[in-house]
Amino acid sequence: MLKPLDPLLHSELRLAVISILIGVEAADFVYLKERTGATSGNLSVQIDKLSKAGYIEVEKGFVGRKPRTLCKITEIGRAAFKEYVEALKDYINM
Amino acid sequence: MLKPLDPLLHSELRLAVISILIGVEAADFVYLKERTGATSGNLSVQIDKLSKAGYIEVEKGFVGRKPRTLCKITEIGRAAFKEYVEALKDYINM
DNA sequence: TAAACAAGTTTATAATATAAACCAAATTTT
DNA sequence: AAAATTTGGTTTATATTATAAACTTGTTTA
Repeated sequence: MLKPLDPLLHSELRLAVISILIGVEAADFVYLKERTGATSGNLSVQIDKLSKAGYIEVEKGFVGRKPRTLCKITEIGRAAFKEYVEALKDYINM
Repeated sequence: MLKPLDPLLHSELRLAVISILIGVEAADFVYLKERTGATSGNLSVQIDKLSKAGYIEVEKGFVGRKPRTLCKITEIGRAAFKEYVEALKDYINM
């Protein structure tokens, strides 16, 4: 039978965020917002969920005087993403 | 930027149903229920949504004395699935 | 110094998924 | 043959989720 899909990753915006973070060392809030086209509110909420699940690490600081929220994928996040993709393949016949 | 994912297909159960229907001529309610592990209520609702969107065709009839709900993917459904998979690939880096 | 902007967060709302409760007909059990 | 159970679903209620709108705090800019 088909494996269940990790509900944390089976969400358009969260999946987009993880997908971007997989490919880079780190990315900040502004960059993620631009790349995903999400609203700030939505992005903020989803980043929080990923962070609380331990899928990403969030570091809030300043660059000059501007606040900056830097996101980085964790090993846990990487593993979860890999598993999600594997499970998903059975759904999309790959 | 990432393409939006068809919300009708970006749902675990509906995706599972379509995924199964892609591979067969037709499948009935009981078979889909068994293959997906879904509850009757959930499956009923999701079949309805796919049907109303024109992604599948549903034929309710009897086989002998037992009711049978037969589902079949449509061309529209096939196309939507294909597009969904293409869009999804950008999310899972394929 | 007031208005506009940047970078977020919090809260409210609308949509969604899901299961629980229900129903009618057929079958099985006692 | 009446009662209980099963089959094949549908309808309704609930809990979760995604999302946007409203708000906050500090910073430029006019």
